[in-house]
Amino acid sequence: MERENQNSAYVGRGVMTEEQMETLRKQIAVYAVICEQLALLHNSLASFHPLSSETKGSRVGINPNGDGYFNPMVASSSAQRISTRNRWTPTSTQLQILESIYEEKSGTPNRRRIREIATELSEHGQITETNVYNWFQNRRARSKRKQPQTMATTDQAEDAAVTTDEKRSCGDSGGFESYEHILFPSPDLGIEHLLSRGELSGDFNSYTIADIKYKE
Amino acid sequence: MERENQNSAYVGRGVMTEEQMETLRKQIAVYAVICEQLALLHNSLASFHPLSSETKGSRVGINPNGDGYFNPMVASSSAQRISTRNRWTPTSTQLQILESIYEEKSGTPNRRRIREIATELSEHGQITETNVYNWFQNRRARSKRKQPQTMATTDQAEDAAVTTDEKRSCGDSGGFESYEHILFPSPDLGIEHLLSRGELSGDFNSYTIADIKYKE
DNA sequence: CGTATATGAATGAACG
DNA sequence: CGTTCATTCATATACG
Repeated sequence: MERENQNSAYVGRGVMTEEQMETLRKQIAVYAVICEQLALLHNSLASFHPLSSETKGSRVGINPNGDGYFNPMVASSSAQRISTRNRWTPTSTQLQILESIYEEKSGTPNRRRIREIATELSEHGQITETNVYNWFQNRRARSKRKQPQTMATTDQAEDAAVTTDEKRSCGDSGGFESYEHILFPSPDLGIEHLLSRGELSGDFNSYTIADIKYKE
Repeated sequence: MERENQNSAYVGRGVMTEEQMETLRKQIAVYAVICEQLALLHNSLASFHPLSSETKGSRVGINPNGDGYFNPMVASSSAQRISTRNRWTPTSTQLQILESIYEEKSGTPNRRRIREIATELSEHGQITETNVYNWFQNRRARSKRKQPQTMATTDQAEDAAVTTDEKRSCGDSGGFESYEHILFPSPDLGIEHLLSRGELSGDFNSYTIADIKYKE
């Protein structure tokens, strides 16, 4: 029952390769870190606020009229990893046509138009309507992201709006700045460097969770 | 230090018994729960709504003046985007439930139903009724877009657009019954993208915990 | 070879 | 409800 050298699909009932186990340990360690951070955060918050009941989701109302809710989500990041092994890539001919269509009509092609385009392009290679749709979506979105950056010379009018996303964190609910440096886990970020060290840096060097030692 | 004989990290060079693996998975699950609970706690305590300077929320469009934040891969600096990931992401448990509800009743859930669902799902992670509402809206809209997809001829019709349904179905890998009500992100922990992000020592490059290789 | 960038795709949320 | 936007993930490819 030597372990398989490959981590291909499922080696066998109840065994893990060394690497897999390592991954598991790291994941546990990550959770440990997150928990710790959250605990710290909670403590610091709790010491300032009388614990009031939540009532966050009760009022909201599905009705799409003004409900400015924000939904901080810290939980799992659902992974999506469909095998994109057949990722469509436009042929050069297709790309030319797409570009020219994009040029001539900056508007978004509607559904029929998409269909037409797809039909047309299908003569130059595999393509689906979805591909066309995505292409236009991306094309538009990305040209929009790039434009204001380069030509923003004259109308700098409103770039105060930058970091819409950072400002959010400055919400300052009563003012304690210690909030800032608590690396609160949107688990995407901030944990990464912990892992990338191959060790759980510094403070978190040895976790004993239950009966397994997570050190390295 | 005290490596119990059976749980020690390196019993037989890289293999674990099924029992050991089970233990690990349970531990991870427990941590996941704790994290989520703490996150909820945090959210309720720190429920701040910083939309003081915005009228309508996030639709305003970030103005990418300096940098709008772009490539997640290179985000290595200390600038942590702690704050809320504004966008809700269903946990896999939630997703399963949603899907099953969607299956059984293709009609539009009325408001009462939405509320029930939201309540139910809130036990598996943060969620609002609006999230549920949106989810159903999107689910229906997109499944409808998928259907009239008369692909480019009868060739290779199965393509990207088709997989929308199966790909997320991530069947539970069996395992802990007593934990199945926990939000634990299924076989794959959802942080595997952390592990495969290149910064790691190459051993952890592309596989997930469930030992399923997703790429080919 | 390893990293950086470009880009197809997925999806929550918002708009009309 | 249908459509669109914004953001993010994953991968292919370019680059050094």
